[in-house]
Amino acid sequence: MFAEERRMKIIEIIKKGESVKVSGLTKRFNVSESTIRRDLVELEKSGKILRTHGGAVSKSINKLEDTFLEKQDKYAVEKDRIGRIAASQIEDGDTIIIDSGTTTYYISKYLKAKGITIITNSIVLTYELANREDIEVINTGGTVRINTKAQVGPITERTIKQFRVNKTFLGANGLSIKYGVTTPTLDEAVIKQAMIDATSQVYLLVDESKFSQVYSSVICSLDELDYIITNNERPEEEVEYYEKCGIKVLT
Amino acid sequence: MFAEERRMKIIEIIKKGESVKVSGLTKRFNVSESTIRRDLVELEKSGKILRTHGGAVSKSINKLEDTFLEKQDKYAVEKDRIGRIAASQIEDGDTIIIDSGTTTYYISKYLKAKGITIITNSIVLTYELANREDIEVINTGGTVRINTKAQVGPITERTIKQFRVNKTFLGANGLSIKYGVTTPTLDEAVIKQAMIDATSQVYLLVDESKFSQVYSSVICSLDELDYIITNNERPEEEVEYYEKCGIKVLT
DNA sequence: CTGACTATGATTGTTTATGATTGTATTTAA
DNA sequence: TTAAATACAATCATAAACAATCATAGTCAG
Repeated sequence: MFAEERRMKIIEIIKKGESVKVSGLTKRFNVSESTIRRDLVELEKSGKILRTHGGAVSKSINKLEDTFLEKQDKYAVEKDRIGRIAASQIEDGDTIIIDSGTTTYYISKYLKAKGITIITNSIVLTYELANREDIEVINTGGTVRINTKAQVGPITERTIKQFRVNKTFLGANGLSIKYGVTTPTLDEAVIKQAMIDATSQVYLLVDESKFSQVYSSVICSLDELDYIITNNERPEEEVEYYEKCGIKVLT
Repeated sequence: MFAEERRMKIIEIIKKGESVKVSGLTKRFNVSESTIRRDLVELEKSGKILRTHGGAVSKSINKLEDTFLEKQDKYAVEKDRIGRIAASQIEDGDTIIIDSGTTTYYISKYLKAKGITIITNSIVLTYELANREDIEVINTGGTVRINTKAQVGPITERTIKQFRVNKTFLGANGLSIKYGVTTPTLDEAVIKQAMIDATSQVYLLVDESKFSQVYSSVICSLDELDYIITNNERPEEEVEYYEKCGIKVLT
């Protein structure tokens, strides 16, 4: 591929409103960082892009970020932080499952690890990650639920059962000492169970509002959890109990 | 071979969206590098190509694999109209497959039929339809391709094979009398074939720019098509031929 | 035939694209 | 706030591609 071609393609990517990383581009085009930097310098000189530390973005319109989620969610800040912590647990080369839901969604903002494969049943997350050249995204498929944009049903379940992964990042509506992890709908509970079965380590992402809550469908008992990631306003007595059960609680 | 002839052929190659290398052309035409360079200098002078270090590319952006949004821009009006016609073919209670791609995407704007089920491998379409309470959306799942936001691979294929539907609305990059329906990537061709196998009626959605185009991977031959939906600027001679083959052409 | 003209090939010094390296700046995590 | 990690600019070396030039071999008009 010629330099001109490469630069055209870089522009294409950026014109879509996506940002690009130097590291991602080196992999994608299989050239050195120097070369990519020179490309970006050139493209910036001719006014086509705006360089940033680590890559480049479109000069015009800022992205369609700030989705509906972040504005109306009461615990957006907490979830953001939880997402960041969760992302920091992901290592290069991991194959992971990320559950649907608003909390888990925030992981995508902080994904840094290289060469990872993500399996998810979230349409929103898939849509978001579909632009990341450095991540392989596998969508489970399934029937789309209107409220949560999660995919559920037999297709989803069967796809998940095909995989064995390192880590699963799970969302839930309720976490209680007595009843474990729960959610309001059976469909989603079944899928979450399949996700747990497919993994070696289970991370549960819950903000403070989920503690001591119980919903009708049980996802799993506490002993299936390896980690709980939550925010600082966590209820200490409960947390102590969970840690006594052998669950590591990260904040 | 005369110089003029050689230059014509060089233009042809480049216009197809391919890049050419000086070294490649010397071999192909069995002439010296000097000669090829002189050709390229001439062609660039008359504005037909863009020289690069090592060869030349088309002046306009590489057409082989445009990105999603870019495709959306070109022929947007035509595609919108095509999408509306396609939507009008959908009846209450239908279960249909909608392929990924920019043209098929427009169907979503005009979906009126009640009680329909839509199976699709398009992340964008799924995302779009996820809010529609009156439509059941089943996403096929699969590995997400960055450029087209289509899902492909074995998961996608297997899911599609599970269904029998009334109608399939297919997109493609090339439609030609000689070679049938084609697209640039094998992965997507395989999925499209599965979609054809799962349906009783195949609708091909193509704007005028797709006529007489051929790409590397064959999706199907003409006799598998039941309908072609296109815009008004359709090439009449070709259309006549298709109708003679028993394909209904809607505009 | 001769001489001008053209397309081509061969030669050579120059330019370009690229990768590697190194010290500096910036960002991130503790 | 500080230390570590990451990204950066600047620079150099090299191989490939290039422009410029000259030489050769056809071609055609006179």
